[in-house]
Amino acid sequence: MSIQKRRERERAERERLIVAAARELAEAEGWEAVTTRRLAAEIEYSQPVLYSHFKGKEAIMAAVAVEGCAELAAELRAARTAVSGHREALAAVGEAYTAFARRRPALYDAIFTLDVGLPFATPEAPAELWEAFGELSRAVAPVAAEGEDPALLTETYWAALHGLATLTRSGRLPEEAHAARLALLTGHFAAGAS
Amino acid sequence: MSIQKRRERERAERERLIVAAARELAEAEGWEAVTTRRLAAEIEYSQPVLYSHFKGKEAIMAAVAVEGCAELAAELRAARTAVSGHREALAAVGEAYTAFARRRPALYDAIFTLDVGLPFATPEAPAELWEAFGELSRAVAPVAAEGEDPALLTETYWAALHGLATLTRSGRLPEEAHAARLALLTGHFAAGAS
DNA sequence: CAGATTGGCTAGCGCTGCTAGCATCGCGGT
DNA sequence: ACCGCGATGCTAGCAGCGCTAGCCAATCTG
Repeated sequence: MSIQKRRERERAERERLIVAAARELAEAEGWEAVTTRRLAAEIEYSQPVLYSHFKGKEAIMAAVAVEGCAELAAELRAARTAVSGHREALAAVGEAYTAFARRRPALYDAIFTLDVGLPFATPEAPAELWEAFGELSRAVAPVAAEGEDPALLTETYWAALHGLATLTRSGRLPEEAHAARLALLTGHFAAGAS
Repeated sequence: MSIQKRRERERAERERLIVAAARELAEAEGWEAVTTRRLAAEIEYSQPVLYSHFKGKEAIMAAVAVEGCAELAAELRAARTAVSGHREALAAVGEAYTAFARRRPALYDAIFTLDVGLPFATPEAPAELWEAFGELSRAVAPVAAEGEDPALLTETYWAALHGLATLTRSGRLPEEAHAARLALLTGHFAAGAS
């Protein structure tokens, strides 16, 4: 029996290895450099082994995305709880969000840009994703005006941050004015709050 | 002499054909269906002919993007000039922008999402792009508050629209509440305007 | 100890963007 | 009028992609 247990352990360890290798490669050279061949070489197994763990490349990327999501949630929480005041919290979360997108572009893309078949906005979405959205929500809800749906306002603020992050990173918005744009955004969203 | 002229004409016509075929294919089946082989078959020439007109697939996509940009600019202008009042114009432009993204996803992606080597936010950016941004600007600037940089505010509003458009289209935001989110956004940006 | 089952491998399929090298066609000079 | 030459578009192929069929060995089971 313990032999089977060991096997399972080794198998789980190898799966962890695959995800870690995919993440490292993506963060170092971008997702276009992450091929199943390179990934297989990295973990020192043959290509088909990957397919005994994941349905395909997309599933591997989705696993990396979920991992990154947990980190994003943690960073948002840290930013939010480090300041006091609703406006300050909103600004801090916005700053943390765009900083994450800038510092971990591969993770960010896996979560929010690329199509990896990850369910969103449904109960089947991974808990890490809900947690990250919850952190955004805890920063946005307090600045919601009378009669505004906090969830909708969170979605809107999130979308705005996403737009800033992606357009800036792709070079479509000049990098140097990022802070100023973020300030404008948070200012307009926290217009009537303390 | 007129033979060379005819040749040039035919060549220009063929180039137009390539871009048109790429656009049609992309709009009908998405960019992943646009391969150089299918494109060549569509224009009834061999593959290498494409490379005598464009440096590569990216350049073809960029040409489609510029074309789409002109249409986006026209639609934004139409939306803006069809209503009166600054708030109304801002809302109309926002609606037109997200509608364009939804109705012409392939064009939108070529312009704003995919990396096709198109210069942005520099003098080398194509005139069509500047024109589209100018239309946004004409809608945003009138609602800028005292001391706010209209250009920066335009960029921020644009980024927010881009976020809404991309997240909604990729299924990360539920479609049905799009109008409500757009209303929240424009409301917050036009807070102090007439 | 023989037979069944599992697990990882090699090899290969059909596709991608792109290019080298070869024909053929038509212009310009003698 | 004809011949050489440059331009033009073709066939064929390269290297790499995601993914899978089928084999072979090692392990578990009766």
